Formats: sequence, C-alpha cells, structure tokens
Amino acid sequence: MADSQTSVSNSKPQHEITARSDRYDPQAIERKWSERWAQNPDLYKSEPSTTSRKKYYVLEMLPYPSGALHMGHVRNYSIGDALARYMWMQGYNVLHPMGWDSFGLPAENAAIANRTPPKQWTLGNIAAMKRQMKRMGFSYDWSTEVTTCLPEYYRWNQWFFLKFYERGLAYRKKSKVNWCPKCATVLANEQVLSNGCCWRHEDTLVEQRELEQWFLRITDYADELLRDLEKLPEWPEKVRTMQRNWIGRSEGALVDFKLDGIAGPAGDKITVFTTRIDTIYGATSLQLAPEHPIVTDLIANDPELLSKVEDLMTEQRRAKEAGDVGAIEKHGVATGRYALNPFNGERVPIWVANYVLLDYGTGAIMSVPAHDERDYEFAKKYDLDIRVVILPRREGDAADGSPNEPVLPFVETNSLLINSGDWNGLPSEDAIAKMSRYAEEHGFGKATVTYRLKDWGISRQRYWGTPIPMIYCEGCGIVPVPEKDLPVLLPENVEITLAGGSPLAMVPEFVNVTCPKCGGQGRRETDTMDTFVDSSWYFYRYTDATLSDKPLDSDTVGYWFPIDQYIGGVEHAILHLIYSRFWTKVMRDMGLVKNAEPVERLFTQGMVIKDGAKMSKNLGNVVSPDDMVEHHGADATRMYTLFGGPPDQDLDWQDAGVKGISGFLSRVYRFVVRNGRPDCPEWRAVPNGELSPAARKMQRRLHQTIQRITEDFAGRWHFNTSISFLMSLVNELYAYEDAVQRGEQAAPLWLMADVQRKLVLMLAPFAPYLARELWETLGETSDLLRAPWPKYDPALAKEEEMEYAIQVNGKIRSRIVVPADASEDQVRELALADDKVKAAIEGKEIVKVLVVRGRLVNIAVK
RNA sequence: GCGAAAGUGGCGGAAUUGGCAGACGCACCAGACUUAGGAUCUGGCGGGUAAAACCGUGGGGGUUCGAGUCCCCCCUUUCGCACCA
Repeated sequence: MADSQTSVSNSKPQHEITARSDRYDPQAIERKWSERWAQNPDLYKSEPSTTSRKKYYVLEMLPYPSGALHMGHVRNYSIGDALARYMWMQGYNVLHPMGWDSFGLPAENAAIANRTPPKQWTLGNIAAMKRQMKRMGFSYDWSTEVTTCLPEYYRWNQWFFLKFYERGLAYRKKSKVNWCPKCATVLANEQVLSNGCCWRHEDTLVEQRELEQWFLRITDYADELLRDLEKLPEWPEKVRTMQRNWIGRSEGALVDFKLDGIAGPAGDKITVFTTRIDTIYGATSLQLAPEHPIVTDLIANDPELLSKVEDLMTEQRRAKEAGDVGAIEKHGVATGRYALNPFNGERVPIWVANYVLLDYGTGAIMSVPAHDERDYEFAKKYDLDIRVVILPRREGDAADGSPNEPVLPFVETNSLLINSGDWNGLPSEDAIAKMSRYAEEHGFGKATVTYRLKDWGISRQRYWGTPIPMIYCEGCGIVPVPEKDLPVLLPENVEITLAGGSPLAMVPEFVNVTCPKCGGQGRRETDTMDTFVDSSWYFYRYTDATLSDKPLDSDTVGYWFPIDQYIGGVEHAILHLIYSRFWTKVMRDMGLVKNAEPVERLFTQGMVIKDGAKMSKNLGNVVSPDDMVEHHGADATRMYTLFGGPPDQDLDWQDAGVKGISGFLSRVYRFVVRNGRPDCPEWRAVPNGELSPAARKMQRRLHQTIQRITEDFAGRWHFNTSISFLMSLVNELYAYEDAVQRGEQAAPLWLMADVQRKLVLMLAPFAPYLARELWETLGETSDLLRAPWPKYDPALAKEEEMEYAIQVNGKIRSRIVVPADASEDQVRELALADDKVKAAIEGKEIVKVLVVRGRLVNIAVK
C-alpha cells in the first residue's frame, strides 16, 4: 500500500476513501469528479475569439432527443471527446459544443401515444440525455447549447426563410410529392428509401400527391456544390463520391422530334434528352415514359393501347416500390405513331416503355440500339432496327484503314461517326459539340446540363416544426411576415392527430391574422419546415447562442469557421451534409460568412453492431449505455467504444471486451496507487544518475508510447492501437515491478514520477475520470485539460539493440541481436557467421545478401 | 447491373512505405496466492510434430531476394447508387 497517501485520505468523506483502496471503484471515482466538475460550469468553456491562442472547432453531430443515448451516440461522442481533450492539452482554444435536433415527428407520435404535449416530451428527453452525457464525462460547453425547437433558435430559421424568399431562393409550386400515409406528411425525395418506403416507417409505401409546396432552390447551387467537392480533400472519398452521384450532373443536349401527323393538346413535338447526340443517326425509335403527357394524345382513341400503357405504368411503379427498378424486365408498346428525326428527316416509330423515367431528363429518349446497352436489349426483344453509326477509334484497326466492326452495343466515346450524313468521319467528342450547336442554330435543340438533384421541398403538414413565416391575403397574395414580427410562435396546446393536413390549420388564433400589407383579412401558412433546415446551420449558432438580435456574429464566426473536425455517421453523407453546404453558400452570398464550405475535415464513424447486425429492438441485440456505465463505469464504456476497432469501421460489440478495458484501468489504478509518492522530496527531483536495465526499459517504452499515440492522434485516429500501446506500457510497468522484486535495482523516484504523470496524461482523453483521480493521487492539482500533452524524446525512445531475422531464400532460419548502430556490413557479417545460417547454406552458392535495416537479412542461395 | 469498402486464430482486431503474420484484448489451459474472488499475479495459447520439418491471411495465377500488403482472374459479405438516356 502507498503509505504516503494516508494523510490525504483520512481527511475525506467515506465514499472517497474507497478510491484510496487497492481496488478500482469507478462508481466512487466518477461520482466524486462529476460532483466537482458540476461546480465549475466554465470548465469546458472556450476562450473568446479575441484570444491569441489558435482555435480548434471540433463538432459531433447533434442527436435527436429520442429519450436515451444509444451506443452509436456513445461511440460518436467518445471519438469527439478524445480529440477535444487532446487538442486542449495541445494548447488550442477548443470549441466543443452540443445541442438538440429537437423538432420532428417522433415527438408528435409520442404525443398521440402518451397524451403528452410534444414540447414537454422533447424537453424531458433532452434533460434525460443531457444527464447521460454528463455522466459519460463528455467535455461539452453547455453555455452554448442549441435547442432547435425553442423560439430563440427557430426564429432564425424563419429569418433565413425570409432572406431566401427575398433572394428568390424560396418559392411555391404545385408538384407531385411523396406522401407518407403514416406520417400524413410530405417527404423529400431524399427521405424516401430505395424500396419506395418512408424513411421513418420502413414498412409504409410512399404515395404520390399533388400539393402546393415551398421549395428551396438548391439546384441554383448544383454546379458549385459539385465543383467545391474538389476543395474538400479531407472528406472521405466515399462521401464525396456519394454527393457527386447525388448531384448527378450530366452534359447533353435537348433535341425536338416533330410529330408526324396530327398534334394533340400536349404539343406537336417530343423533346428528348441525350448525352450522345453524335449517335442520333442511329436512333431507330423514340421511347416515352408511360406517364409522359403526350402519351395521352397519341393513344387517346385506342382503349387497347391505353390499357397496355397502364400496365407499363404499374410495372414501373411496382419495381420502384420493390426497390429494384434496375432489375425490371423491359416492356414496351408501339403507339403506331411516328416522329421526324430533325437531322435527317427520317420517320421513327414512337413507343412507350416501362424503363423510361418521367422525372429524369425530359421523360423521353431517342433509342439508339447499336450504342446503348438498354436500347440494345430492348431492340433485340422487339426486333427493332439496329444501325451502327460510330466505330471504334484505336490502334490496331485494320491495315487498310477501315476500322473493325464493333461488338454491339458499342458505347465508347473514343469513336468516329459513320452513316451520319455530313458528320461522317468526325470524332464523337467534336460531333457532340458541333451537332448541339447545329441543333440550336436551326431551332430544334440545344446543349444543356441536367442534374439528378432536385429542389428541396421543405413544407411539412405537421405541427412540431418551425412555422413558415408567410401570410396569404386575398388582396395581396403571398405576403412575408415582416422581420419585426418574428418569431411566428408555434402555438402550444394543439390537438395532434394522425389525420392528414397540418394540425396548425385547426387553430383559428394562429391561422387568422391581419395582412401586414393591406390590413385586411389574412391566413397564415400552416405548414412547418423540414427539420433538415434546423440542422443546416446550427453549428454557426454555437459560436454565440445568446445573440437575440441576429442569428450569428460574423466576426465570431470568422474566427471559428470552418469547423476543423466534424464527426458523425455516414448515413448523413448526403442529406444533411449537402443541405448544410448549400446553406453556407447562401449565407456567404448574403455576406454573413466568409467561408464557402462549413466543414474542413469530416470523419464518418462506423456503426455499432452486435451479433452481425445493427442494434435494434426487433433483434433484441441492444446494449444500453446506462447498463454498461452502471456495471463498468463511464471510462471503461467509452474507452471500449474506441478500443473495439478502428473508428471508421463498424464496431462489433462484445460485452466481454468492456471487461478487458475495465481490467486495464484497474491495473493502471493499482500501479499508481502503489507507486505514487508525491510526498517524498525526490519525487520532484530533476533527472539524474544512471538507470538500471529494467528502469531504462520502462523509460524507453514510455517514450515509444508517447510517440505512437501522438502520431495516431495526428494521423490515422486508430485509437484501438493507441490504447493497445497504453496497455503494453502498463504491462511493461508490471514487468518492471517484477524485475525489482527479483532483485534488480529500483528506478529513482524522479523517473517513477515521470512515467506515472505521463501515463495519466495519455489516459486523459480516453478515461477522463480515472485520469483526473490519479492526477490527484500523484499530487497534481491542475485540471487535465490545461495540462500539456507529453512530449517524447527520440533518443530515449530508441532501442539500443536490434533483433534481425535471418532468412535463407525467404525462410527464417535464425535470429541475431546486434547493437542498434551496427552498420549493414557488420550485420551481414554476423548473419553469415551464425551457426544455423551456416548449416542452412552449406554447399550452396550465395547469390545475394540483402540487409533491411532494423528488420532482417535475406540470403539468396542456389 | 454500377461504384466503394472489406474477407487474417475459437472471437474483436494488429501488421503506417512490400520486410519476422497474429501486437493488444476476450475466451480457453496451466501454475502461484488464499481476505476462496465474477479478485490478483505469472506463464502458455494459428494448424501440425515427441521435437523438428512443414502448412497457414477467401480461392486460383503472377511480379519480387521477399507478398496479408502490388498486378490479373474468380468467390463471398457489407454499404451506397440504381434502366440517369
């Protein structure tokens, strides 16, 4: 036992004495420091932006307050917290905030289920989860907490909406929208799962409905959102690719095909979108989406055709709902009508096909079977003409100058045109540009760019969201709520039902309002905003959440932005991360911020899974953080989420693994309690004297560990190996104790102090409670966040001897130990002199001897 | 179908640039201790063998003195996108 501790422990209350016993008691230690830290609300507060210290903004994605943290949260926040604490120790001014993405449907569902008002339910959940976070010991600056469902925050959503409206970026349009019958609300396209179901109700099919909706013009920024992905080298390539695909930029041309014969109400031409106008001489049919408006004109008086088209429509919808549109069996039906190819006047048949989508391009394509996979498959099936109009252009073509016949379908752009009238002989790339220009000059087409990205529909017919600050006046039409009248408060005590439409429409006091323009009778917009609006700019608010006259202060934001490190689940790779990039660009155009991108570095952590599947109540494989904390303590729980595997990969949860960490923390605890002697004068002595081999080994391992962990923080973030190195260090400390017991000379106290202090400092980002407790045991009083991260000395980290493996023809035959500074020649000589090596190469000719410094010698023999 | 990531002991995972495969932890086995514990400490632990040899990183080829790592083909799993014209 460490007798030097007795005087300290005697003066303390009973529950703190346990922390002085030989047994690691995480509950007592964590309770003690929780209480102390609670008395200092400024502990994790960043310094004002006027400080001279370098800033570091580390941010984890804010949770939806569902009621309880799950392991995914714990993992996310343990990564961020380790980083924040490390950066603090590196001397940075760290901003590490937290908040609540607290509008949304679950609160309404809960309100219906429990007859609790959404606000009460939400705030109750927030309080519970905040308690859990504090219990975990996360270093959040709660003075800058953001709660999106409170008017202090959402009034700025409304303010932004008005600004977007002024800039023409918010508009209303009637359009087909995704309607989830269960939510009774509209979903963004992005919120519909690939199987056609609602993202929140995975068993509920989304329907289509026509409604007047508010949209934000994200497509105005499509090009910049795409281009600037290049400026985000510190984002995972995976995420950038996903966003690139999501934006789906496609260069091509629109071409009008005139109808041959009588035109109907939908017009006298069919406009197709194509990326390969160079192949237009090979178009042997047009294919329309079943829902294309002109289809009705073409088949109006043919009931048989009409029913066939309806079948196609059903097939397409079924495939979409089933989530495998890609696997649909291609079907089509000829309309019996024709259109004219504007380039050569040729009559081409018009078909309707189930694989053509109305919502991409123009909903009509020219079918070029020879040069498109899908068109080829379709043409084969229905025996349509296949006409080759481009040939491969590459070396090795026939010697007489005529290129080889291509294997169909031939789709490459490295090609030359044939069978294409005046365009013959042009390379495809030239032809695309020239033919587009020709079409434009002759008034039947033009070059264009299409995007897969669509404008962002933000209207929700729900109660628990930000009211859209608009008024409908019979005389004046759409009138924005004047800025001075913000916020438009969300009324409380509203009856929530699952019946469609906005619950706000049933509150006359809310709906009925005088028109701010003419003073006449007006009616408020009763839709609320998509919650992705809340999360599109919340991280700016953290820089000063107390402002009441503006959403943010540009100078303060200028100091903190961009966010140095953002950490969250990859499931937000598209929606949240593209909306918030869009929002930032609009804010920049408004002159509010200077940065064009919100996030410098993005890290997407893997999911927490158990027994091979994502944790879910259905599977019964959920591990509750509370249970873990109660059993093993917060330190062990959070540390295990880092130890279980690399943070960017899925973590396979193993209850037994937590025990391993718990055992490690116990070993650290016992070592320090046994060996901490802060009351001895030599404890603070400067390094002096020779060290015994065992002491020197311990010291060497200490410096190697510091080096390794420091590098891991700067680079790969493989905290699992960082922690394993800490474990190895502790194993080395135990081996040292053993060596002393066996009679080796003990290390001087200054070294024991050095080793233990640095061990505790390295533990601080991962296990802050235990680290702080042991810091005290070592006689230190400073807060660990302000204690400098230890530095390693390369000279002390260096091994004095090295072991070389000796291979003969790649197989290990022996090992030799040589001084670390031995030259290659010396190593080679020693290797060849080794008895086992001699035996292995006896009677053979040495072809080559290769020395790899610090690792091995390979002797090639024949 | 396209794209990305991955596949290593009984399990989670190490091996950063091609250089001793299996660090660290769990489980298991043995020993020590006895305040008999869900405690602690020490040792062992890929297969194979008496010991060696030898065999081992999803499968098959290749490059190299040397391959878990690089190249080619194939299989499996996960994620993302999906007839995008």
